Amino acid sequence: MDVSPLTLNRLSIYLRCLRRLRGEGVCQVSSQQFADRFRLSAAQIRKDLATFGEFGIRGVGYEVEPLLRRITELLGLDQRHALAVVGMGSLGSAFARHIGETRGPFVVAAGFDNDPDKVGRTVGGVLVEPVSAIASTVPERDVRIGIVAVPAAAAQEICDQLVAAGIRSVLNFAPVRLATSEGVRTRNVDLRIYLEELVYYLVSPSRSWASEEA
Amino acid sequence: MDVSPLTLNRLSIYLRCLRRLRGEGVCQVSSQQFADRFRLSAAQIRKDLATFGEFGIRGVGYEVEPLLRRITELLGLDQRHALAVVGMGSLGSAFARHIGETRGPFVVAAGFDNDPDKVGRTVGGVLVEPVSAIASTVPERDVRIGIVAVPAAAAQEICDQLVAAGIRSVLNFAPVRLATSEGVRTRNVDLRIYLEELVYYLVSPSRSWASEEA
DNA sequence: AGATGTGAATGAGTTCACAGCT
DNA sequence: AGCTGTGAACTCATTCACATCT
Repeated sequence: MDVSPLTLNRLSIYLRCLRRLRGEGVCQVSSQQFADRFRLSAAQIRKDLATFGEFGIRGVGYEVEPLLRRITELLGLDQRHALAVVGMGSLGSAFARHIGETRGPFVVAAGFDNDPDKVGRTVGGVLVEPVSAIASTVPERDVRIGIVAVPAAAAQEICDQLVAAGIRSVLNFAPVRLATSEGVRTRNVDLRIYLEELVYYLVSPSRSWASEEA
Repeated sequence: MDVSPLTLNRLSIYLRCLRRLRGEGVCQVSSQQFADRFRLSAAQIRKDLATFGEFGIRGVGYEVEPLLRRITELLGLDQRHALAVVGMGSLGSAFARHIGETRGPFVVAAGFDNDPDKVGRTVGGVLVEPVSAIASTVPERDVRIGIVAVPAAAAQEICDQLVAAGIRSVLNFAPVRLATSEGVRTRNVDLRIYLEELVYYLVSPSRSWASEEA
């Protein structure tokens, strides 16, 4: 089904909130209680959930545990997902370590870099291989998500290699818009853009900004 | 002036594209040429720029160098901005190193952590201080942007301390929605959400998705 | 002629408000 | 009675198309 990234991102948030409620022993929750608790919109929660079917019980609300399970399935988070990180500079290795530290469905299955000093080292539990190994290692370990953490100039070339090796989703930290063939999904994360956004609100003669969501 | 984050983020992108054009020796560019070159929308470029005044020359286009300068000023990137990073785990230190490596208006002026093993070490050129030093160090070094890279459970508490110390913009890596007083801007960057988004498109019986922007 | 700047039209996303179920 | 699910209303953002200027 065709769902907007915005809705999907909210589902991820709901998932976390539900885990927290479960941790507190809450079994049922109405959209209003849920919204109040986590400063969200009740109408939006209902609409988001209704996109995927009828999860709630009218007159009662939603049952925490079943809802949690259904969203988890829906997002595909009940399966393990192998990641390949390309570029083991500060950002790439931090990402690998970060995922390594976190329990969840994501596993860093491969790491690549062209720097001979980095190849052969282990970062976040993963052996760093040369970039030329992408073509063989990615299909071998059934990796379908690639993390691009190389300099801007190299990003497109790396992306092409990843896609050629079977990658279908790319999380891109490089400050360029990647061109991909149909069917390949990319998500850009550009830290400098976020900083620059914040600066504008800092320097511009401000009036009344409430805190805003990502 | 009141400008949406979407517009601001695009301005950041235009800035990079303009730098690239300048590097190639291009002096003038029409919105159409610009859009074709970087796969953007010509109408949107014109509208975005027109938000802030008349930058172009009718019948000709935009002059690269002056436009570059004006956007830089507009976003406040002609001034130095001091950052304080809280949480020197994998993400926080990577961020500090990443900014340290990058030339630009951002400088990591302070780093904080509560782990005694980390306090006293230097990461990305910055001495790590205990969290209790926020109240004195942040105003002392005139820091107005804070980076929250601590675990979710500690994020709100850290954010409050930063705001109390004078921080007015927060880049938050913790997977929680921070509550802030009026006038404080927050921007959430949640890597797991992006991964989860990508997974949905991977597992769901897809049809026709073009590559999409962040 | 040729490109900008901009109101008007379209599209996307959110909120409202209520019918309908438990 | 109370809460979900949802069409309708509304707000925000993008695209179109053209009057305006060089």
